[in-house]
Amino acid sequence: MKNSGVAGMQIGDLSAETGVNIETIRYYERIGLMAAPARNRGGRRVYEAAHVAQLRFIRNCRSFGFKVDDIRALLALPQNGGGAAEMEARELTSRHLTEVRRKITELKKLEAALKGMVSACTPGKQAECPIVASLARQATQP
Amino acid sequence: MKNSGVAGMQIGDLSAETGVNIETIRYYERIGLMAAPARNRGGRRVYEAAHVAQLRFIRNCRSFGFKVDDIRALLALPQNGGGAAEMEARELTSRHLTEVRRKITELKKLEAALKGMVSACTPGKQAECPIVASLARQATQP
DNA sequence: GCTACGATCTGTAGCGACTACAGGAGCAAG
DNA sequence: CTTGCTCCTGTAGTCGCTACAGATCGTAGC
Repeated sequence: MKNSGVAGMQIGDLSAETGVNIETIRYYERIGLMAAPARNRGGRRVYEAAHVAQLRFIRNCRSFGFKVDDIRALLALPQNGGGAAEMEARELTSRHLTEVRRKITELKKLEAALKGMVSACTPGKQAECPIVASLARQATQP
Repeated sequence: MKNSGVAGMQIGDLSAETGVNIETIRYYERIGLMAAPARNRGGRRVYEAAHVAQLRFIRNCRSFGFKVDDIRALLALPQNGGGAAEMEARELTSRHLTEVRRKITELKKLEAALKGMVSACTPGKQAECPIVASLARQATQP
């Protein structure tokens, strides 16, 4: 790692710096999520500090569960866009929050159902396995 | 629907009976999850009551979030396998339950983080959008 | 019989967000 | 000059479907 964190880094350095897989970095470039960097004479990608910041932003967004299209929208917001840009970021985030809450609710229902199945199952005690029995029922309970 | 729910139904009837998409039924057959049915002279699939039960089982498993490979394992258990089969079903289910709980924990952390972002954001009040700022940080908090 | 229409058939491609190669080229050290 | 690493492009695989295209089956009306 010759130039770590300052300028002129190659893809491996960027990967080490941000913790994002090399293949993933190239993928982000291909789908137009990340800005394409300059190339050296040999055709290798040369990244600057701005790329590090952008990729970190993307990685953080992904770790917060934002979809790639959301991130595209966030990156398209003007940096000092003022109120309008903030409103849009807030909108996007709170929509995402709603979705996360919906998933939590769903998973909690699932958890309760699975917990019930497991605790009903005391191997060797029943005639029929209660887990298989409940999975074989006509319809999932509403 | 000529033969509904009894015997000799075609794929459309099976789909209506179970609520599973026709294309999905064929997909399940292709990947070897569902038993392949007999065909009539014209090459059309002809399903019996056992297929309805099996597909309902599969659909219920999916609605409980089991993966296709898990379902394969559950279907491979002998119907009256006694204690050993029950143990395996229980094992599988409780492993799945653990995974569901892990996801809930993760999503709750996400929810808290997003909630914090949204409530910190009062458009027009700050110099910098706190959502974008928190997404631009060096690393996701541990 | 002929025609029209619906249901079904096969095979293939797309989704989202990567990941994993294969096969070739750049580049610095010994 | 060779070794050995990093990097390049392009393509295919993952999971669980879903969505076609284009052909065929089967039935009902005439």
